Amino acid sequence: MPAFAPVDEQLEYISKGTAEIIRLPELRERLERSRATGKPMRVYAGFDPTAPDLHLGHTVLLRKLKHFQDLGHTAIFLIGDFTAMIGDPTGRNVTRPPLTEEEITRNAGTYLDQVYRILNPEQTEVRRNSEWFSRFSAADFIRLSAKYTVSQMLEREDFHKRFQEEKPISMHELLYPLAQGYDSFMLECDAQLGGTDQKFNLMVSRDIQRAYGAALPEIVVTTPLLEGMDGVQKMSKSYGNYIGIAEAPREMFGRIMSISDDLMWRYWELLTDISMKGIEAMRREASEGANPMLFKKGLAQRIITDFHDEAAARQALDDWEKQFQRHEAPDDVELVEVPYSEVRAKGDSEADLVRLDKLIARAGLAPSASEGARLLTQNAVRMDGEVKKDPIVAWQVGRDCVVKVGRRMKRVRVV
RNA sequence: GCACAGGUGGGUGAGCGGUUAAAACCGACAGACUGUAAAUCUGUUGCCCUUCAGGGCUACGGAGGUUCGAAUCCUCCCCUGUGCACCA
Repeated sequence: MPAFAPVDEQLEYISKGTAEIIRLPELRERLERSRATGKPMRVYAGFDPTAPDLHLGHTVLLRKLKHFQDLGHTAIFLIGDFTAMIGDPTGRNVTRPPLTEEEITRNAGTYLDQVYRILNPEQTEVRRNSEWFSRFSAADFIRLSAKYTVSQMLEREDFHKRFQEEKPISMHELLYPLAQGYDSFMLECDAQLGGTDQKFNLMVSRDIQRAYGAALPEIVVTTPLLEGMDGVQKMSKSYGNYIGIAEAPREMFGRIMSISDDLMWRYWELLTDISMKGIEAMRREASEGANPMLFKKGLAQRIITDFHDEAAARQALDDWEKQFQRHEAPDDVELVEVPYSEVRAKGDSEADLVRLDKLIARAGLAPSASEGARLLTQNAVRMDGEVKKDPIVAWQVGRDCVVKVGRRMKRVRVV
């Protein structure tokens, strides 16, 4: 284990891309202590085993965890398998069906596969909170609840708001932060990471640790919530504005290119290791006339390199330029076969006639045939580059051609 | 348990017996313009059948009912909130 870097250096590295560090002086102390004793800090972040598809938004936090690892500290990846059974902490949804043991194990597995694209497995301690909670008795839970008061709970903005608006707040939601705090206590961690939306819960953790007699409460590090592709709401699967880390390079490239210029700087900050200075420099260049698209291409390549490799990033760039800047069809458009019987147009012509609206629905280029018909009237459909308006088109069975609907395209063969 | 207020399309939210596939706004999608950016303008925005035309079927928490006709009225049920009661 190499010696720890000077504390100031560590602090700078940790600070980039965080929203808030509660208590910075305490963090400094701990870093100093770990440097003196040679003992790494224990840094923890908790995860719900219910979201197996990670997206870039999740990686902001994971990257921060990785930064601690880079500095030689221990990252604790806590799977909230027990708390997942309690249910949804946001209260938006009705209680989800409890996950079975196998489901949790499977989810955790796919989770880790993805997480290890960022974290160093060697320096990661994977834990589950069922370790302690499965042995927690009802009495223990009541004792835990006794550590906190209702008015303390209502300080949380979300609860406060819902309380005022006469919206439901379930009891189990109040237990959630407590359980999370107990996790911190059991893990004996020095710091906990979470998104800014978790700040309240993280602060509760400090209180719980104290209440259970921990010598020092953990340091809280919050990371900003990354905006999704819309640039407004946080990236989330339910808003459909996410870029998944398991997506194919080309897909990823396209999505990154479609974010707004403003948002791009945010992505540079939270998703790359380029220093703020470097980002400012690019920004200045752009404001002085450089085409921001060039920087966006650079961003896309960097991110793709992180999750795939450099060659893939290079290829994605080439493909993108070919397809969108030179308007050429890429050579490996996805091929879909569509049975003739499902798209045949009724007619007495001797040629094979196909209903285009149905065809694009069947090929997955539109959600329904009705929608397909609408797209047709909007000049959104092209066959081999040629705009089609008429839903009936001659199409010999066995032949394939590139069908483009808006931005999406597929090679379709009628069989 | 009782009373009151609510439950409408992806979201917010109108409608309160027919002209309502359901206003408006947002979002989403498409077209123009571009750098697959933003902004702007235009159009579309339940499903299915039908080569424009036209037709059919679902939809306003759930189930029944009243009506020629219900998202709109009645009954019961479910869910949410508030107040009261009960319990402590």
